[in-house]
Amino acid sequence: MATKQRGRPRSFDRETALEKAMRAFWENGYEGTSVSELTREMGIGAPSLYAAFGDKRSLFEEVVRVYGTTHGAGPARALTEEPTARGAVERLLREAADEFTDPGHPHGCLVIHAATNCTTPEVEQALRDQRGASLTAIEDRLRQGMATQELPEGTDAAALARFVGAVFQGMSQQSRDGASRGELEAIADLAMAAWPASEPAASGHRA
Amino acid sequence: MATKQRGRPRSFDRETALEKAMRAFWENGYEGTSVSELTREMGIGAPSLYAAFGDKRSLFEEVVRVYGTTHGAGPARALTEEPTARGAVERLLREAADEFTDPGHPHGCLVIHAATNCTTPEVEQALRDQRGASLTAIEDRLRQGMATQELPEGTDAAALARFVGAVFQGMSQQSRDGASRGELEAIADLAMAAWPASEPAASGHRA
DNA sequence: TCAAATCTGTAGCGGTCGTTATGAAAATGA
DNA sequence: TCATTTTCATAACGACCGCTACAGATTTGA
Repeated sequence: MATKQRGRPRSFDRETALEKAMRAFWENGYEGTSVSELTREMGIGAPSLYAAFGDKRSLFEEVVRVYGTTHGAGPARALTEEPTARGAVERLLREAADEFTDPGHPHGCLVIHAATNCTTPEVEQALRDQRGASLTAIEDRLRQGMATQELPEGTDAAALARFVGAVFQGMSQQSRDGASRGELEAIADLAMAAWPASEPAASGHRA
Repeated sequence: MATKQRGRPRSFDRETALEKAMRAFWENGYEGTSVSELTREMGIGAPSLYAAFGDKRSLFEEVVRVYGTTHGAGPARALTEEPTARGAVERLLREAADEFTDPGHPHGCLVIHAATNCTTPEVEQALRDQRGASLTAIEDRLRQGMATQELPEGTDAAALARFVGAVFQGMSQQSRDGASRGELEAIADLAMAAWPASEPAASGHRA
């Protein structure tokens, strides 16, 4: 195996083309990006696109998958790598401020924006599911923080996770509306002010 | 004047049709709603639509205008009617939790969602401008609160306004993703926890 | 040297988009 | 009664949508 394949070789680099497709979808969304725009950006003809990636929807799904392991991988890393739940969330939000305003690529989060107002319900639902999974990941990390007594017993992990998710999504939207990195960082800082107070002590004075 | 007009009378109620158009745009966005969907929902033929509303874009602009004075009027009311800045923002967010999940109409905020991934830049920009104006309105109300000493001198009104806006937008997104009214209220409550502490006293003890 | 296999460019498929021409229908004014 | 005015329903316009048939180009294996 791994011998040279038989026919005429592909004249473009598949990964590079996929990256170009990601930029296009990221910038203009799934339905806002036509196949002719894709072929123009990717520098290939339509038949080559269909041969290499299936159809438009398969290409988008592959783009989303790659996004999740590259530009979109920050949150998962923050949640697993940081020693405390608070540190994880703070890093998640501050890295988002950075990532969302990176001039090297479209602003905001592809998973949040690329399938809104989408006439193809399956595509819209796929990204919705992914957003739901992210919320669950945050919530799980918070529960972990409760288990280690980092967070107060009474903490509503689901609600706090939703709050973090809402701030994250709001930051993404604002980055698309032109907010700067510093402005997003200020949002992140304010959000952290809502973090549950670690009870003054474990005892029960102060009635 | 006000005499009967000359030709064949219109066979539909303009306001009712406009309301139907609003629902459609609200649900599926500007480009996600085709003219044929509009005519179906509004119960009129295409020529009637064009005679009564101009073209699709004019219809959308009129929809946005009406939305701003009806379903979208809550925030402005909260900001002007409440006696304190804190009360205004709290009401703004809690009313949003209610409004965004009202089963009587599409979820979330039309101004936030209806023109994302829009191939017509002017339409996208128009709603972007409207969001910017909302941010400014919040910021103005916060500055007013600073002028009356309700808010600490050092408060960053612009940053706090952006934070409130981000939470608002995040709540809108989450309502579209299926979050319940109670879940959104929890987000609002957590956001209010980030409110600047009113300094313990105006004096300078506790160095 | 040639058949088989695979990719590429052109050109076009049926379908939907936003929009409008056309003529019948329904009102008023004379 | 009949011309005038406005709206309505049908049907179609050109442009673009996602997608593909086709034929030529370019490779490998025999």
